[in-house]
Amino acid sequence: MNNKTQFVFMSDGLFEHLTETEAYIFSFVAYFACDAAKGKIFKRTTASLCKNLGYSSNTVRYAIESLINKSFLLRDTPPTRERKNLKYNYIEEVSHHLKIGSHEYAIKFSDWLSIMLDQLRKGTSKEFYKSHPAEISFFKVYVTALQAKSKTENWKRNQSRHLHKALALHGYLFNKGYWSEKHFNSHFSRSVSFLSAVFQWSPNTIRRLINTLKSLGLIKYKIDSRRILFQKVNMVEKMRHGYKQLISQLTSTHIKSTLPTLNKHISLSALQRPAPNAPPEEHAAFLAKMKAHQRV
DNA sequence: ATCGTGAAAAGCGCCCTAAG
DNA sequence: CTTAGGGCGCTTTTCACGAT
Repeated sequence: MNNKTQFVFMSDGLFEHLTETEAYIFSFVAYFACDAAKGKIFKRTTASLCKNLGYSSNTVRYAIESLINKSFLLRDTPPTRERKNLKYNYIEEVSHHLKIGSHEYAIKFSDWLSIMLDQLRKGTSKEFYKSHPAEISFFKVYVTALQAKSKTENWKRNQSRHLHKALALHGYLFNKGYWSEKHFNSHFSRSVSFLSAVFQWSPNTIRRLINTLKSLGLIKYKIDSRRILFQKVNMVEKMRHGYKQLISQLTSTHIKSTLPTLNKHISLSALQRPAPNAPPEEHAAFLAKMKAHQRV
């Protein structure tokens, strides 16, 4: 058994308020802080958050500050203790004492997470969900995949940034795919702009993420006019391979092979020297383009 | 060990053009 | 008209190093 966190619960509504880093930190903290049995408080160190979520310490510290500023979290002053044991006090001082803040959505998220976790422990009762329709639906985001297994693994810088997003999007897609297959016996489709609105990421980012997920073998999709028809969303098994580059083009491969030649013709013809009386910026841009062209 | 700082690297998003 | 996708500047994260 792995004692590290396998996944965190997120909701799509989270992204209306939080960046993806904040969403990871908040959902992890909320998992503990929503629970009455745990005193509705989160007590762990920065290092613990780093280890479980695959972030650097600076990132974690900054995200916590930001979450407090957004009233999603509240710093609870630890009770003053007698200094009998120096080591114990030291750990207590360094660990964060965080509670759910006063933000409306943070409270709602925490309350429903608590209800859902209770139901999970008791075993699912359909009657309960029928009488208490959940205002927030959660999806699992697998975070274990982002923990470095050994120090020999040399990840690109900022790779985790992209992969954290990819895993969050994957959790969403997996959840939607599961439900539409189970209850509607069909695949589901979403447009890039829809996903862009849900996660508050730019359309280009969504496209890059979808390509990353595809190259990792986590999803299979088809372009259906303006929507992406997700034919298969797989469980996360291997994320360690990473990716080679970001691609924002969603068209199928055989169309892609014909496009580059076409594009080159267009860019060549578009590469016209500006008129003699054109502003200097235009000339500079032209030269930059020429240079870029020669490099290829 | 943790925290702060600065620089480099990489991703992200704005803006623009092409294409439908 | 809307949408897809490329280029480039800006922002964010990570890494390295030093102090406490």
